[in-house]
Amino acid sequence: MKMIRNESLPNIEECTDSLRNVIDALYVLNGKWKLAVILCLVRSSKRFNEIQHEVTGISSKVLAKELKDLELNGFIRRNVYPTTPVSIIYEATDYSRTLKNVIGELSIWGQQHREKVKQSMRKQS
Amino acid sequence: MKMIRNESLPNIEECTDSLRNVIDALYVLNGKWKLAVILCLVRSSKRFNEIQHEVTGISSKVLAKELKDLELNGFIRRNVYPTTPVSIIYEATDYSRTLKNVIGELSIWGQQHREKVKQSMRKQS
DNA sequence: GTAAGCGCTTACCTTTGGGTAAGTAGTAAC
DNA sequence: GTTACTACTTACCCAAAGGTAAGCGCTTAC
Repeated sequence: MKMIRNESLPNIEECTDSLRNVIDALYVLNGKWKLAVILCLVRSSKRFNEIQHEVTGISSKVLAKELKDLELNGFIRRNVYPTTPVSIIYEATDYSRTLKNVIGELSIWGQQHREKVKQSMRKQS
Repeated sequence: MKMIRNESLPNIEECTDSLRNVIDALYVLNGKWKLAVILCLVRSSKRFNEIQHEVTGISSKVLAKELKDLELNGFIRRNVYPTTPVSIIYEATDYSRTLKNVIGELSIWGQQHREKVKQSMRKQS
């Protein structure tokens, strides 16, 4: 029943291993805000309200959740400075920067994909 | 108030453009099953029930939805052959193969991330 | 002492994604 | 004519993600 075969492809075990890796990666990057927050902090360290102002549209509830999440995953650090009142400054770790290639490829592909979608919408109308 | 600055980074417009691209890309790859279905069809063209058998755990409802979605986005083609009864064969397009680099980077990073998570869990216990 | 800023938390609601189970139109085999 | 297969669709349910709005403990400014 399998009519077309592409023998140059990896075998099924390599495929499912790779799929697991990809799904793990997507799990971390997923959600409406995670990458925006990471990028915002990679650009410069910031305080809670500064982040909320720069990442337009995010609510404090969601931002607090994302920051906890990102800290747990090692993408950012929460620094508490003993000023009065304490200043809390969020900082991207070097680990955030390991996402560079992933984000690069996603950005290239995403741009190209949007072009393609635009063109096919023009054709249909 | 911005205490640490990294001047080698792109400016904010480039950043938000790139972010939009990345989010568009993630939107397409997102969900529990999309990539599994794409990879399954890239390996060889198949019929509905064959896909459902290979992608273990997917329900017919979700598979039907994903196939429609993937067809709309140009990743797969739905070929109807006028046998009696008609055979419907799903086939990955060349466009699915443009995901190669993206999936490659995601897989590399995802694997490395899982290693990291494992190690930090060992440390904590 | 009242208002305003900081860094959140809480309660409540809606939307979305996905799971289960059953059904359906068409065909073919027995 | 009953059963089974194919390619789905439909109805119903649940959990997670995210939005809205309000509040809270603390501090400083007026």
